[in-house]
Amino acid sequence: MSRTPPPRARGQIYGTMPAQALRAIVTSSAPVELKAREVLFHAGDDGASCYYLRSGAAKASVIAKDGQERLLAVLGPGALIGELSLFDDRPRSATVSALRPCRLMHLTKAAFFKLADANPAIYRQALMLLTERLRGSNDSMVAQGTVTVLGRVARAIETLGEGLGEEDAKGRIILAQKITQTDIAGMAGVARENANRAIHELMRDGILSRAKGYYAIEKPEALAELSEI
Amino acid sequence: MSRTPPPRARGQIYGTMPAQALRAIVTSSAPVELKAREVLFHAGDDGASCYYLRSGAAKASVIAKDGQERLLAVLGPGALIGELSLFDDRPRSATVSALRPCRLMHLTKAAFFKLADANPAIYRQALMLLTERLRGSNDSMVAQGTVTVLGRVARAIETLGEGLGEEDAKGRIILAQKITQTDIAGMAGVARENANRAIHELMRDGILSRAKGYYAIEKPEALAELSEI
DNA sequence: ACGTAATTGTGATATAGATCACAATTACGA
DNA sequence: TCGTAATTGTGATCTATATCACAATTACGT
Repeated sequence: MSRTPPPRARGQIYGTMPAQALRAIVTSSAPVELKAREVLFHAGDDGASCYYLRSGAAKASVIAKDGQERLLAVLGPGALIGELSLFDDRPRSATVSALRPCRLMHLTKAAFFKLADANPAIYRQALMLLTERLRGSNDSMVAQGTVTVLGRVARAIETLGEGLGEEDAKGRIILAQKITQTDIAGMAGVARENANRAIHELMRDGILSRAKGYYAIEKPEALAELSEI
Repeated sequence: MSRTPPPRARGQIYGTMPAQALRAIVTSSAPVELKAREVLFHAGDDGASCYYLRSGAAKASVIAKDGQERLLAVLGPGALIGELSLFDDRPRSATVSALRPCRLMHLTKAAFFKLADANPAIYRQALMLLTERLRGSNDSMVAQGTVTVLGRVARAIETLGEGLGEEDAKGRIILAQKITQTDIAGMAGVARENANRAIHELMRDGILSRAKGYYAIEKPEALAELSEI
């Protein structure tokens, strides 16, 4: 009984997790549905549990004092959400809301640790997940201080591709959600107007394209080049 | 047989680790010494092992393409170093070098996982450690795009206090290493000249002081206030 | 299919912070 | 303790990017 896996979920727990452990996780968790724009949780909420995103798309963001929204990530199928509070009991550090209708599984802290104690592979997997995030986070921090607006926008789009891109026949990566320039600006940490100009530059150079509101990365390597630190 | 613990090691693995697990870790690891300015490892090196800093001080930094050095952290006694490569087998993402002579313990990947499989508390502790770093990292990222130079310098100094500060009788936090303005600028991601001006402002306001080359945080809460996001 | 709201596009200006160019200290090795 | 190197301090530019102020387009609910 083979089910189709979620499309291209990179950087996420799904995939390398041993099938048996994954099955155990799924059976210990409860389904949750979210309509578009609905909020899963707010920054500051407490909740010692996490979610596994089965389908749809969501974003994790924080609102700074001055009202500016910074996107920390755009999450596609296969993403694990809210796992930090699972490990340290602190409140949610970001707000997560659905970009599209989402189907999730909800896993409590108790259930997670019960499973993990029985199957240390889960611990190792979780460590790898956090490690990967931390590496990305460090890169972003260096990029922020080093790289120009164009580079940061390139990096943001690259990250979007990792979260919810679908690779087609010849190397293009299509962003399978309608992403707004405001969101891209929020990820890159730049003003929306400047994100707009950077996006135009990328399109002019044939690196990026947009059809019917969906962006596509035409030359992933060229994009990666631009965002190098 | 009570030994004096390292002074004030916050955000680090030491402290909450069960004594018995800690003892096991120490006996499985090999001592390493480092002279001031000596490099423990370079970004890009591979090495599936980590270090526990027993005494001294070190910094983790990456050099961007344009030659700018960004400091990711200044590490004091009790810090765990290089643990990311332990969990994902990828090369070192930063260069770590000694600010002062250091005494470290070296723990191989094999030894770590052997211990952790036998004692899941170690896994939990490691997850908490990474979680804490990730939270800090996310905060910094938001701060970077939101907060002014003064705030970012304040945040850098606050972080330094966490890594190698010693709290005295009435609330002051003394930075127990000679830290250069260039380092502070590297942490805050600002030009050294501007870090200088920000530091002056902090000193003028009585929030920070400097005696004999050592900075002291006079009003930790005022500093925290400034760096709020 | 129409009308309002949301998003996108683009010039003109303002400004925070980088960069430059040194002088003044301070640290420290011989 | 002397002398060179490293750090610190400070003004004067310069510039990348934010901000402002809209028009043009596109999306989408009813």
